[in-house]
Amino acid sequence: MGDTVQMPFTETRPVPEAPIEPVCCAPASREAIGTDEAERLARLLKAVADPARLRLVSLVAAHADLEACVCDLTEPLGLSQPTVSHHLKVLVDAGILTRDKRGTWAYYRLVPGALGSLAERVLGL
Amino acid sequence: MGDTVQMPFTETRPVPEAPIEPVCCAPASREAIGTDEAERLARLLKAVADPARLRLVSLVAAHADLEACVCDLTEPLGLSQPTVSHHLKVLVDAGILTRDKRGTWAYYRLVPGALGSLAERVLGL
DNA sequence: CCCATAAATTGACATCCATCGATGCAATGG
DNA sequence: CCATTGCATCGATGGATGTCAATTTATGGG
Repeated sequence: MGDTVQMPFTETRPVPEAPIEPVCCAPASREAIGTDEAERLARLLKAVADPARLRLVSLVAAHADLEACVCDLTEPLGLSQPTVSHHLKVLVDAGILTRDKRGTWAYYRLVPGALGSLAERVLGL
Repeated sequence: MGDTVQMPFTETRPVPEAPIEPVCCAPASREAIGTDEAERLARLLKAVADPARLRLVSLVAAHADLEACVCDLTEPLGLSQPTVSHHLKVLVDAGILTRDKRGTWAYYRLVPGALGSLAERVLGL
Protein backbone atom coordinates (compact mmCIF):
# COMPACT_ATOMS: atom_id res chain seq x y z
CA MET A 1 0.00 0.00 0.00
CA GLY A 2 2.84 2.44 0.81
CA ASP A 3 4.24 2.27 -2.71
CA THR A 4 5.77 5.41 -4.07
CA VAL A 5 5.66 4.07 -7.60
CA GLN A 6 4.43 6.58 -10.13
CA MET A 7 1.58 5.84 -12.48
CA PRO A 8 3.02 2.99 -14.53
CA PHE A 9 1.74 3.83 -17.96
CA THR A 10 -1.70 5.28 -18.65
CA GLU A 11 -1.53 6.20 -22.26
CA THR A 12 -3.42 9.27 -23.34
CA ARG A 13 -6.00 8.94 -26.05
CA PRO A 14 -6.72 11.87 -28.36
CA VAL A 15 -9.97 13.26 -27.05
CA PRO A 16 -11.72 15.25 -29.77
CA GLU A 17 -13.08 18.23 -27.89
CA ALA A 18 -11.33 18.22 -24.52
CA PRO A 19 -7.57 17.70 -24.87
CA ILE A 20 -6.95 18.00 -21.13
CA GLU A 21 -8.52 14.68 -20.19
CA PRO A 22 -5.83 12.44 -18.74
CA VAL A 23 -7.51 9.09 -19.24
CA CYS A 24 -9.74 7.29 -21.62
CA CYS A 25 -13.21 8.43 -20.77
CA ALA A 26 -14.51 11.61 -22.28
CA PRO A 27 -17.62 12.88 -20.52
CA ALA A 28 -21.00 12.46 -22.05
CA SER A 29 -22.54 15.52 -23.60
CA ARG A 30 -26.09 14.40 -22.88
CA GLU A 31 -27.67 12.15 -20.33
CA ALA A 32 -28.04 8.48 -21.17
CA ILE A 33 -31.12 6.57 -20.09
CA GLY A 34 -31.09 5.03 -16.62
CA THR A 35 -31.13 1.38 -15.72
CA ASP A 36 -34.78 1.33 -14.70
CA GLU A 37 -35.87 3.10 -17.86
CA ALA A 38 -33.75 0.68 -19.90
CA GLU A 39 -35.34 -2.32 -18.24
CA ARG A 40 -38.83 -0.97 -18.74
CA LEU A 41 -38.19 -0.35 -22.41
CA ALA A 42 -36.46 -3.70 -22.85
CA ARG A 43 -39.51 -5.49 -21.46
CA LEU A 44 -41.74 -3.82 -24.01
CA LEU A 45 -39.34 -4.51 -26.85
CA LYS A 46 -38.86 -8.14 -25.85
CA ALA A 47 -42.60 -8.60 -26.16
CA VAL A 48 -42.51 -7.70 -29.85
CA ALA A 49 -39.02 -8.99 -30.65
CA ASP A 50 -40.36 -12.29 -31.90
CA PRO A 51 -41.54 -13.23 -35.39
CA ALA A 52 -44.69 -14.97 -34.18
CA ARG A 53 -45.72 -12.08 -31.96
CA LEU A 54 -45.00 -9.51 -34.65
CA ARG A 55 -47.25 -11.40 -37.00
CA LEU A 56 -49.90 -11.71 -34.29
CA VAL A 57 -49.95 -7.96 -33.75
CA SER A 58 -50.09 -7.43 -37.48
CA LEU A 59 -52.85 -10.00 -37.93
CA VAL A 60 -55.00 -8.47 -35.20
CA ALA A 61 -54.51 -5.01 -36.65
CA ALA A 62 -55.32 -6.25 -40.13
CA HIS A 63 -58.49 -8.04 -39.07
CA ALA A 64 -61.96 -6.83 -39.92
CA ASP A 65 -63.15 -5.13 -36.76
CA LEU A 66 -59.59 -4.71 -35.44
CA GLU A 67 -60.15 -7.69 -33.20
CA ALA A 68 -59.54 -11.40 -33.56
CA CYS A 69 -59.98 -14.58 -31.58
CA VAL A 70 -57.44 -17.37 -31.18
CA CYS A 71 -59.07 -19.49 -33.85
CA ASP A 72 -58.58 -16.66 -36.33
CA LEU A 73 -54.86 -16.62 -35.66
CA THR A 74 -53.79 -20.22 -35.24
CA GLU A 75 -53.97 -21.24 -38.86
CA PRO A 76 -52.30 -18.24 -40.54
CA LEU A 77 -49.51 -18.41 -37.99
CA GLY A 78 -48.80 -22.08 -38.53
CA LEU A 79 -48.33 -22.71 -34.83
CA SER A 80 -50.21 -24.85 -32.33
CA GLN A 81 -53.06 -23.38 -30.34
CA PRO A 82 -51.20 -23.48 -26.98
CA THR A 83 -48.28 -21.65 -28.54
CA VAL A 84 -50.55 -18.96 -29.95
CA SER A 85 -52.26 -18.56 -26.58
CA HIS A 86 -48.83 -18.25 -24.97
CA HIS A 87 -47.75 -15.48 -27.33
CA LEU A 88 -51.04 -13.67 -26.88
CA LYS A 89 -50.60 -13.77 -23.13
CA VAL A 90 -47.14 -12.25 -23.48
CA LEU A 91 -48.57 -9.43 -25.58
CA VAL A 92 -51.43 -8.84 -23.14
CA ASP A 93 -49.04 -8.81 -20.17
CA ALA A 94 -46.93 -6.24 -22.00
CA GLY A 95 -49.95 -4.01 -22.44
CA ILE A 96 -49.94 -4.33 -26.22
CA LEU A 97 -53.17 -6.29 -26.61
CA THR A 98 -56.36 -6.54 -24.59
CA ARG A 99 -58.32 -9.72 -24.04
CA ASP A 100 -62.12 -9.72 -24.04
CA LYS A 101 -63.88 -13.01 -23.51
CA ARG A 102 -67.35 -13.11 -25.01
CA GLY A 103 -69.07 -16.44 -24.83
CA THR A 104 -66.79 -19.22 -25.87
CA TRP A 105 -64.37 -16.98 -27.73
CA ALA A 106 -61.64 -14.67 -26.53
CA TYR A 107 -61.23 -11.55 -28.64
CA TYR A 108 -57.90 -9.78 -28.80
CA ARG A 109 -57.56 -6.14 -29.71
CA LEU A 110 -54.72 -3.67 -30.08
CA VAL A 111 -54.12 -1.11 -27.34
CA PRO A 112 -53.97 2.12 -29.34
CA GLY A 113 -50.85 3.93 -28.17
CA ALA A 114 -49.02 0.97 -26.67
CA LEU A 115 -46.45 0.51 -29.39
CA GLY A 116 -45.86 4.21 -29.84
CA SER A 117 -44.30 5.01 -33.14
CA LEU A 118 -43.42 1.38 -33.68
CA ALA A 119 -46.86 0.38 -34.94
CA GLU A 120 -47.48 3.24 -37.33
CA ARG A 121 -44.01 3.56 -38.78
CA VAL A 122 -41.99 0.41 -38.46
CA LEU A 123 -44.84 -2.06 -38.76
CA GLY A 124 -46.76 0.07 -41.23
CA LEU A 125 -50.08 -0.36 -39.45
CA MET B 1 -63.75 -43.65 -44.26
CA GLY B 2 -67.20 -44.35 -45.71
CA ASP B 3 -69.02 -42.46 -42.96
CA THR B 4 -72.22 -40.70 -43.95
CA VAL B 5 -72.23 -38.66 -40.73
CA GLN B 6 -73.26 -35.05 -41.17
CA MET B 7 -71.19 -32.11 -39.95
CA PRO B 8 -71.28 -32.68 -36.18
CA PHE B 9 -71.57 -29.17 -34.79
CA THR B 10 -69.71 -26.10 -36.16
CA GLU B 11 -71.12 -23.26 -34.14
CA THR B 12 -71.52 -19.91 -35.84
CA ARG B 13 -69.94 -16.87 -34.30
CA PRO B 14 -71.44 -13.41 -34.81
CA VAL B 15 -69.18 -11.83 -37.39
CA PRO B 16 -69.46 -8.04 -37.21
CA GLU B 17 -69.53 -7.05 -40.87
CA ALA B 18 -70.20 -10.25 -42.78
CA PRO B 19 -73.04 -12.27 -41.26
CA ILE B 20 -72.89 -14.93 -43.97
CA GLU B 21 -69.61 -16.47 -42.79
CA PRO B 22 -70.28 -20.05 -41.73
CA VAL B 23 -67.22 -20.60 -39.54
CA CYS B 24 -64.95 -18.78 -37.19
CA CYS B 25 -62.49 -16.88 -39.32
CA ALA B 26 -63.51 -13.51 -40.68
CA PRO B 27 -61.22 -12.40 -43.52
CA ALA B 28 -58.58 -9.80 -42.93
CA SER B 29 -59.31 -6.37 -44.29
CA ARG B 30 -55.64 -5.52 -44.84
CA GLU B 31 -52.55 -7.57 -45.47
CA ALA B 32 -50.53 -8.70 -42.48
CA ILE B 33 -46.75 -8.78 -42.66
CA GLY B 34 -45.13 -11.92 -44.05
CA THR B 35 -42.97 -14.42 -42.23
CA ASP B 36 -39.70 -13.23 -43.73
CA GLU B 37 -40.48 -9.62 -42.98
CA ALA B 38 -41.44 -10.59 -39.42
CA GLU B 39 -38.17 -12.45 -38.93
CA ARG B 40 -36.15 -9.58 -40.28
CA LEU B 41 -37.87 -7.12 -37.98
CA ALA B 42 -37.63 -9.48 -35.01
CA ARG B 43 -33.87 -9.76 -35.48
CA LEU B 44 -33.50 -5.99 -35.35
CA LEU B 45 -35.78 -5.70 -32.33
CA LYS B 46 -34.04 -8.53 -30.49
CA ALA B 47 -30.80 -6.61 -30.81
CA VAL B 48 -32.18 -3.69 -28.82
CA ALA B 49 -34.55 -5.64 -26.58
CA ASP B 50 -31.99 -5.82 -23.79
CA PRO B 51 -31.36 -3.33 -20.98
CA ALA B 52 -27.58 -3.42 -21.39
CA ARG B 53 -27.73 -2.87 -25.14
CA LEU B 54 -30.31 -0.11 -24.82
CA ARG B 55 -28.00 1.68 -22.43
CA LEU B 56 -25.06 1.07 -24.75
CA VAL B 57 -26.88 2.69 -27.65
CA SER B 58 -27.90 5.55 -25.44
CA LEU B 59 -24.39 5.97 -24.04
CA VAL B 60 -22.82 6.03 -27.49
CA ALA B 61 -25.39 8.56 -28.69
CA ALA B 62 -24.87 10.70 -25.63
CA HIS B 63 -21.09 10.70 -25.90
CA ALA B 64 -19.09 13.72 -26.91
CA ASP B 65 -18.26 13.08 -30.56
CA LEU B 66 -21.09 10.56 -30.93
CA GLU B 67 -18.55 7.79 -30.63
CA ALA B 68 -17.17 5.80 -27.71
CA CYS B 69 -14.70 3.01 -27.07
CA VAL B 70 -15.22 -0.02 -24.87
CA CYS B 71 -13.38 1.54 -21.96
CA ASP B 72 -15.85 4.43 -22.03
CA LEU B 73 -18.76 2.05 -21.64
CA THR B 74 -17.62 -0.66 -19.25
CA GLU B 75 -17.78 1.36 -16.07
CA PRO B 76 -21.12 3.17 -16.53
CA LEU B 77 -22.70 -0.13 -17.54
CA GLY B 78 -21.43 -2.02 -14.53
CA LEU B 79 -20.64 -5.09 -16.61
CA SER B 80 -17.40 -6.89 -17.37
CA GLN B 81 -15.38 -5.97 -20.44
CA PRO B 82 -16.08 -9.25 -22.27
CA THR B 83 -19.79 -8.80 -21.71
CA VAL B 84 -19.70 -5.26 -23.05
CA SER B 85 -17.73 -6.41 -26.08
CA HIS B 86 -20.29 -9.15 -26.63
CA HIS B 87 -23.20 -6.71 -26.58
CA LEU B 88 -21.39 -4.32 -28.88
CA LYS B 89 -20.82 -7.15 -31.34
CA VAL B 90 -24.52 -7.94 -31.30
CA LEU B 91 -25.33 -4.30 -32.07
CA VAL B 92 -22.75 -4.15 -34.85
CA ASP B 93 -24.02 -7.39 -36.38
CA ALA B 94 -27.52 -5.94 -36.34
CA GLY B 95 -26.33 -2.88 -38.25
CA ILE B 96 -27.06 -0.51 -35.39
CA LEU B 97 -23.46 0.44 -34.55
CA THR B 98 -20.25 0.65 -36.55
CA ARG B 99 -16.87 -0.36 -35.23
CA ASP B 100 -13.78 1.62 -36.13
CA LYS B 101 -10.48 0.47 -34.67
CA ARG B 102 -7.92 3.25 -34.36
CA GLY B 103 -4.73 2.27 -32.62
CA THR B 104 -5.41 0.27 -29.52
CA TRP B 105 -8.95 1.46 -29.18
CA ALA B 106 -12.13 0.45 -30.94
CA TYR B 107 -14.58 3.29 -31.47
CA TYR B 108 -18.28 2.59 -31.78
CA ARG B 109 -20.68 4.90 -33.50
CA LEU B 110 -24.40 4.94 -34.25
CA VAL B 111 -25.58 4.12 -37.76
CA PRO B 112 -27.90 7.06 -38.51
CA GLY B 113 -31.10 5.54 -39.83
CA ALA B 114 -30.67 2.05 -38.45
CA LEU B 115 -33.19 2.28 -35.65
CA GLY B 116 -35.71 4.18 -37.71
CA SER B 117 -38.23 5.97 -35.61
CA LEU B 118 -37.17 4.02 -32.56
CA ALA B 119 -34.16 6.19 -31.82
CA GLU B 120 -35.75 9.58 -32.27
CA ARG B 121 -39.11 8.88 -30.71
CA VAL B 122 -39.05 5.98 -28.32
CA LEU B 123 -35.51 6.38 -27.05
CA GLY B 124 -35.63 10.15 -27.22
CA LEU B 125 -32.20 10.50 -28.79
C1' DC C 1 12.59 -7.36 -27.08
C1' DC C 2 9.58 -7.41 -23.35
C1' DC C 3 5.85 -5.50 -20.97
C1' DA C 4 1.50 -2.96 -20.37
C1' DT C 5 -2.88 -1.88 -22.13
C1' DA C 6 -7.36 -2.43 -25.06
C1' DA C 7 -10.30 -5.43 -26.85
C1' DA C 8 -11.90 -9.80 -28.81
C1' DT C 9 -12.46 -14.70 -28.28
C1' DT C 10 -13.20 -19.01 -25.79
C1' DG C 11 -15.36 -22.05 -22.54
C1' DA C 12 -18.48 -22.77 -19.03
C1' DC C 13 -22.63 -22.05 -16.73
C1' DA C 14 -27.18 -20.70 -15.43
C1' DT C 15 -31.23 -18.98 -17.00
C1' DC C 16 -34.70 -17.84 -20.12
C1' DC C 17 -37.67 -18.96 -23.99
C1' DA C 18 -40.35 -20.97 -27.95
C1' DT C 19 -42.66 -24.93 -28.92
C1' DC C 20 -45.61 -28.91 -28.47
C1' DG C 21 -48.66 -32.67 -26.47
C1' DA C 22 -51.67 -33.57 -22.84
C1' DT C 23 -54.80 -31.98 -19.73
C1' DG C 24 -58.19 -28.92 -17.48
C1' DC C 25 -61.90 -25.63 -17.57
C1' DA C 26 -65.81 -22.84 -19.19
C1' DA C 27 -69.56 -22.27 -22.22
C1' DT C 28 -72.90 -23.79 -25.35
C1' DG C 29 -76.24 -26.79 -27.65
C1' DG C 30 -78.79 -31.09 -27.86
C1' DC D 1 -76.53 -34.21 -18.19
C1' DC D 2 -73.44 -35.17 -21.63
C1' DA D 3 -70.75 -34.08 -25.82
C1' DT D 4 -68.34 -30.70 -28.25
C1' DT D 5 -65.79 -26.65 -29.00
C1' DG D 6 -62.60 -22.66 -27.73
C1' DC D 7 -59.08 -21.54 -24.94
C1' DA D 8 -55.85 -21.56 -20.96
C1' DT D 9 -52.57 -24.06 -18.23
C1' DC D 10 -49.07 -27.64 -17.17
C1' DG D 11 -44.89 -30.28 -17.92
C1' DA D 12 -41.20 -31.34 -20.72
C1' DT D 13 -37.59 -30.33 -23.92
C1' DG D 14 -34.31 -28.43 -27.04
C1' DG D 15 -32.18 -24.26 -28.20
C1' DA D 16 -30.98 -19.45 -27.52
C1' DT D 17 -28.91 -15.96 -24.38
C1' DG D 18 -26.54 -13.08 -20.73
C1' DT D 19 -22.74 -13.25 -17.82
C1' DC D 20 -18.08 -13.95 -16.21
C1' DA D 21 -13.11 -15.76 -15.65
C1' DA D 22 -9.39 -17.01 -18.36
C1' DT D 23 -6.99 -16.70 -22.46
C1' DT D 24 -5.60 -14.75 -26.82
C1' DT D 25 -4.61 -11.11 -30.08
C1' DA D 26 -3.15 -6.60 -31.42
C1' DT D 27 -0.90 -2.26 -30.53
C1' DG D 28 2.26 0.80 -28.71
C1' DG D 29 6.17 2.44 -25.43
C1' DG D 30 10.37 1.86 -23.10
